[in-house]
Amino acid sequence: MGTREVKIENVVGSSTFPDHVQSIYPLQGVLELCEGDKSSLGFMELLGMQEFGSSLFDILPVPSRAQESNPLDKKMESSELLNNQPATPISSSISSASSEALNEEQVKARDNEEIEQQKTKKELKPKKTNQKRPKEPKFAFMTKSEVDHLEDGYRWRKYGQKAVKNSPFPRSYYRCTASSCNVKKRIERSFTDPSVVVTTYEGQHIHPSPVMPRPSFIGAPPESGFSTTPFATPVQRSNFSLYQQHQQSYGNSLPHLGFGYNGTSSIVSSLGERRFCNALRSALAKDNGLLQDIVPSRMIKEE
DNA sequence: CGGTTTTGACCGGCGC
DNA sequence: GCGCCGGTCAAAACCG
Repeated sequence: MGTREVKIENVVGSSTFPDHVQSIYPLQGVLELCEGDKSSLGFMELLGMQEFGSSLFDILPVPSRAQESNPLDKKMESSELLNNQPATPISSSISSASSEALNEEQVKARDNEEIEQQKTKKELKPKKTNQKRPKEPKFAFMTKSEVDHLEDGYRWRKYGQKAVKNSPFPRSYYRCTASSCNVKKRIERSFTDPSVVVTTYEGQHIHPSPVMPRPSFIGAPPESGFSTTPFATPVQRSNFSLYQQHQQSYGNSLPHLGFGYNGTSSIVSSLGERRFCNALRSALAKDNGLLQDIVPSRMIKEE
């Protein structure tokens, strides 16, 4: 397949990458973020990287490349990321351990309860008020990581897990634990490479990150600009710091949202950068979504 | 004991 | 209308 691996040692700050984050992969899908802008985007790809030792996210555009001819690509274009890889024998986290310790009577009792529940559920469950709410902007990236749920500075509660069609890996659904904050994220393993985790964010945090920056950040220079935004997360902080470092070394050719690539300029073409930036701007113009939590606002403004 | 995870059921959208 | 599928709900289990 056409994914391109970026060696971790090419990333600034890579020395703090933990073992379970091994490398970075381009994102294969286009998200609803790009809705309305797809034509100009083509099948833009994002390159994501994370440094979990210090809660770092970077997002890089890469020049469009030929898509793998996948029968499900259409669906991906129309909505979002999709797992469609043939099953691989990697065990999912689906478990049934809860019933292991039950004796027969307990099982019976539980079963009876369940039957009762089933009988009454249909009657009692109130109909959902289903007014169509506007879709939140979505944003996703891929990370090569051994762990599924990656630290991003916010606290999340898992509210669901579903098997993904044609994929051996389940998709997990998380909601931000902050009250009245309805940001959600989905996490699933890539069907194309089980070592790759696809994370999709939806919505906008309305609160500061509850997780304080880790010690590795605290030394960040004050002029890095993080503290100027009350909603800055550790993610933004580290992003911004690295970004500034690289602005200095690469000049102010902004549009790329990532930085820290030494000798990987081929990955970030001007075209890719511009496309990516345009998409970001248009997405943000429509809705100040989660992107702002990930992408420093200054980067969006700049031309 | 409170917060989180697990997991089967439910619901709505969509294609046929 | 029906079935499939993705997303969500919510009770129970789990855990620190």
